[in-house]
Amino acid sequence: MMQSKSEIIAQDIAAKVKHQQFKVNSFLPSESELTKLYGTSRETVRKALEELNSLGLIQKIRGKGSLVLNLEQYSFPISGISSFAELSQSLGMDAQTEVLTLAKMSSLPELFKKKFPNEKQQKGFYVERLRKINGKPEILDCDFLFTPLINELPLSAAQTSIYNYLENEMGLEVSYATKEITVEKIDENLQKKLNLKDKTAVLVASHNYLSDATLFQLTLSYHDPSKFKFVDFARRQRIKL
Amino acid sequence: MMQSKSEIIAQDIAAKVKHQQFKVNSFLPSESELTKLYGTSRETVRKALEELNSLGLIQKIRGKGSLVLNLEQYSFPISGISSFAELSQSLGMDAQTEVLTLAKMSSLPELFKKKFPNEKQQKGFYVERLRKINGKPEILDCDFLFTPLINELPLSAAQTSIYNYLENEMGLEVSYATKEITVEKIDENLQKKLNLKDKTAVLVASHNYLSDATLFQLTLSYHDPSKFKFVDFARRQRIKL
DNA sequence: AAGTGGTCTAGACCACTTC
DNA sequence: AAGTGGTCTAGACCACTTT
Repeated sequence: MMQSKSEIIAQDIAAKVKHQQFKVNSFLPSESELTKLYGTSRETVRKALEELNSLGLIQKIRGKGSLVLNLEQYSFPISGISSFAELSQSLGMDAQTEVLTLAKMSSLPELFKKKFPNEKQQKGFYVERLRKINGKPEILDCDFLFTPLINELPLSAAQTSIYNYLENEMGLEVSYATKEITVEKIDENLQKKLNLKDKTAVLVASHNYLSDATLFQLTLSYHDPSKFKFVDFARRQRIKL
Repeated sequence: MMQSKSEIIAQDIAAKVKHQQFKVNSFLPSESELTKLYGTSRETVRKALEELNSLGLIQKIRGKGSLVLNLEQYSFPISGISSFAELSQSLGMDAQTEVLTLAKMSSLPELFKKKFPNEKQQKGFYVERLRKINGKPEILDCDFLFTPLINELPLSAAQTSIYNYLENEMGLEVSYATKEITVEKIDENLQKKLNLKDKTAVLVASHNYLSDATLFQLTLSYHDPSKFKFVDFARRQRIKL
């Protein structure tokens, strides 16, 4: 995985913030100092800072400098586009995955047709996985991965990390996703699987795309409402859409 | 409000996509063509495209061009950082706001202390507003705005748009927010106000900041779960935090 | 080979903050 | 006046896609 200079700089600054070499509520070295430090042009340093700015790690203040913000830790279950494996690792959680289903299908299952009425009939892999935190079921992930783009899906990939398999084994480049969070009524079957008191769950429905804008995966993620927490960092929009 | 060249270009391209002068699923003119079209340097055009890319309006594909994506319309109630007034206008909704409370407080109300235990005692304005869509109550917004930064808050501002008042009347620059979405148990009082069947609501809790990183507002937004929908566009992260 | 986007550079000028 | 970030430029070289 080739990284650009600006990504290396951004990564390095993020690491130094994490290890408190650069402290929260203080200013980073100025752009001209960073330019000397990393031996690059100012625009390259600025690109790195812009990346960190958009992530909410710093706030750039004109005439003063780049202030390090107290970025709240990623909260489970989702923020941005990350796999369960990545999140549970970065949060240092006691997490297990139980694969309930892994099957090749000749068309989109009913569950997906209902939630994604615009998607056409397609072949693919259906994966159903129960995520447990501290031994207690918390999330049911239902994935549909399209064939022939994804032609094989070993059980080991479903047990550990599908994203890792796609990116590192198959060389696919996961790029972006659209997500929709709603509160839904669920049936008894799902209620039992998640061990819920009520027939209500938080649903996170996603379309997932590769860097060439190919839709490769649909996801329905059912969460225990009492455990669900979504944390977001948002900047005020200047462009009207 | 001064806009940079790159913002003007981004805004212009977004408008042309909206009016189907640039069509979804087709490519924008190449960067060199846009450079000629807008009479700027390539880096300036690229900055505009990068902005649109991060918003999910286009997908840049190396060697091919910038593909216009089918961006789902902003769904109510929140995406990014926008005011209720802005959202209801851009979505063309039949929305009303009823101001239930507007009071100057000498300290943070209990409700906020409970949800934001890290915030210190502070003076400010407490605003409670009921949002109705098609005449039906859907959201209860509870805001706390800090004094002395915000020293006056006319009722008319609370009835229309507090953000508009802060930005255009007071000259403050709203910059970013951290948001947390959870599902909460609510009391009978709140249940009545929102006319809910169950004692459950979706809570969106926000810290809102100015461009100089000053915290100016805390918000607790209670939503009818059956109406709640949060739509998010997310790009895969390259920087590990 | 030609066209596309991706990265990087060195320099310029501006606006804001601080002294 | 000096230091900070904000914007823009003209040019270079690279990697990928298409013909």
